[in-house]
Amino acid sequence: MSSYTATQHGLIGTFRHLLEQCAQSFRGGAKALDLPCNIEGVFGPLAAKYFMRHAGDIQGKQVSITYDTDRAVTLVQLEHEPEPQSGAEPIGRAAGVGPPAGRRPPRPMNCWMMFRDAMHKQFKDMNPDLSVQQISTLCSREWKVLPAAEKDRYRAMAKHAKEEHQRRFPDYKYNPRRPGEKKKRQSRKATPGTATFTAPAEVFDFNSFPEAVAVPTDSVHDAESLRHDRLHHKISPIAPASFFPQPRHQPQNLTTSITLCTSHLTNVSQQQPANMTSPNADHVASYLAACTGEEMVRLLAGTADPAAQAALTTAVLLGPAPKPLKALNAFVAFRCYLIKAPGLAQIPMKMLSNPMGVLWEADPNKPLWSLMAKAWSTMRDQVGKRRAPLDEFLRLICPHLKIPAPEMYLECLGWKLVINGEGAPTVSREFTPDPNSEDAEDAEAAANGLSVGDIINYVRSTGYAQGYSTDKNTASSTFLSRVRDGRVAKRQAKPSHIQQLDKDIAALHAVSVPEPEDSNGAAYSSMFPFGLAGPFVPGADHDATLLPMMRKADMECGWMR
DNA sequence: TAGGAGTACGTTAACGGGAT
DNA sequence: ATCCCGTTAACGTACTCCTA
Repeated sequence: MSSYTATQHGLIGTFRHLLEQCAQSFRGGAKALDLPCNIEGVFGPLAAKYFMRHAGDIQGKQVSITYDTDRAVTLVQLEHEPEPQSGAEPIGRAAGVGPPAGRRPPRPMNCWMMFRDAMHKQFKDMNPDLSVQQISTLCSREWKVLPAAEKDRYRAMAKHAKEEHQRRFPDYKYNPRRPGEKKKRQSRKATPGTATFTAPAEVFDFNSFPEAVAVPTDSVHDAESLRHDRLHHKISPIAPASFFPQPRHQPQNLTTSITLCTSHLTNVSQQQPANMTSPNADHVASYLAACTGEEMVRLLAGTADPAAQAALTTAVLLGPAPKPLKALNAFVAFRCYLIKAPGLAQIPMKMLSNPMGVLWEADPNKPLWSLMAKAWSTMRDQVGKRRAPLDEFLRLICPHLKIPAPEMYLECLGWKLVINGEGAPTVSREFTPDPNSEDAEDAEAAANGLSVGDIINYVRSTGYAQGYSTDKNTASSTFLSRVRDGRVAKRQAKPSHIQQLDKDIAALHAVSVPEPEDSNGAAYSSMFPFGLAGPFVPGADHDATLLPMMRKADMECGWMR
C-alpha cells in the first residue's frame, strides 16, 4: 500500500489534481488536453470511467479518453457535436445511443494488409503506372504463392501491431456500419480551416502538472492524421516516465480492501448513499459502479485516512467481475453435433432451425444431451474453449454413448430429409424406433448411473481438455434421472455399469482410436445404429445396453413418444 | 428475456487516381 | 469532399431455436 503514497501527491491526491486540471481546462473553454499519465494504467478502468464521467459533467457533454501507453499520455477530449454532413461514423451506434460523432482510431492492419503495404512501394517503383487496383491484384497473386514462413512473418507482424493497437487504444472497439447504412468514409485529410485547438496557457496550473499540455483536437481520432503521426510523431510532449513511477497496483487482499472501504463508506455519512446503512462488499461495488463523477470526487476528497484511501482505490481498481458464460444448453449441443451431417452441412443455419427443432422435439436422448452440455460447460469454464472445443468433445463422447453418428442420425431414427423447390429443408418420419426392445430394469439402472463426472472422466481419458482439474464444486454428479420430477432417483447405478465405464476407459487406453479423416466428421468410425455396439473401441461390447436404457428412461419422463 | 453455438454476410483496414 | 476500385483477413451483427 505504501506505493500509493510514493508520488508527490499520493494516488488519490493525484487523481483529484488531474480531475481538477481537466475541469479547469474545460471551464476555460478547452476542448482537449493531454494528461501526463495513462489514467487507466495508473488508477484502473473504473476510476478512468469516473474521470470521464465527472469531466463530462462539467460541460454537460460526453468526454472521451484515449490512452497512449507508449508515451504514458491520456488524451482527454470533449466529444464533437453530431456532424450531419461529416464522414465520421457515429460511435456507439449499435446500442442506438452513445456519444456524438467523433473520429476514431483506424483498425489495425491484418497480415494481408501489411503484406500489401510492403509490396505496394516495390510494385510502384518497378512500374509507376500501376494503379492501386492493379497492385492489389498483383499482391494477391504474390500472397497466394508466398512461402508459409513468410506468411507467418506477416502474421506475427500483424499480431504485434494488433497488440500495440490495443495498448494504445484500450477502449477501441471495431464498430462497422450496419449493413444497409449509408456509407460514410472517414475523412482522410484535415479539413482546411479547422484550426487545431490550443488551450490558453492560463487554464493550466503548471506548478502542479507542468506536463499537462493541450493538443490539437483532431490529432488522434482522424485516420489520416494517425498515419501521419506514425511517421512524424507530431503529438508531443512526452511525459517523463518518472512522474508516475508506480504501475497500476494489483491488490492482493480484496477482503481487507472492501472491509476498509465499507467502513469508510459507513463512517462518512455525507457521502453515504441514503439506502446504505450497513454496506457489504456488494453494496460497495454497486455504489461505486453507479455513483456519479461528483459523488466519486466527494468520496475521494473526504478520504483522509491512507488505509481507507488505499481500500477505496482498491475497490475502484478491481471493478466489477467479468460476467460468467452461460452454460451450453442441451438443444445447442444437439444441433452442433447434428449440423455436421453431410446432408445438413450445406444448408444455411437459418433454414435448418425449423427442422432442427422438429428433430430435437423427437430426439430420444435429451437427458444425455443435458448431461453432455453440462459436462462440456464445466470443462469450458475451467480451461476455455480453445482447450475444450465443443466439436471435438461431441466427437469423443457421442460414439461412446451410442448416439448415432451425425451422418447416420436421420436414417437411424426413421427421418427423411426433403429439400423443397426453394431449397428449404423439411423432415418427415418414416418409422419410429421401437422403444421397448431392451430390458427396462437395466435401462433405468444405466440411466441413473451416468453422471457429468463420468462423461468428463471419459473424455479426459482421451487427452481432451488438458489442464482441467476435477473440482468438487463444478464436476457435480448430475445423475440422469435424479430430478425428473423433483424426486431423487430410486436407486443408484448397478456397480456393474460403473465398472463397465472404468473398463471402457481402460480399453480406450489399450487401443488406438482412429482419428476422423476430415472436418465434416464424414469418417466417423462409429456408424452404428441404436442397439448395436459401435466400433469406437474395437471388440468391446461394453455398453450396448446403455442407449435402450436411456430410451426407457425417456419414455418414463414423457420425452419420447 | 438474455444468451448459448454456428453460419452468412457486411464492413474496414492501405493505397491513390478518377469519378461524382 | 467523398466514394469507388481491388485484394485478404478480422471482426461485428443478424439470424435461428431452446434453455435457464
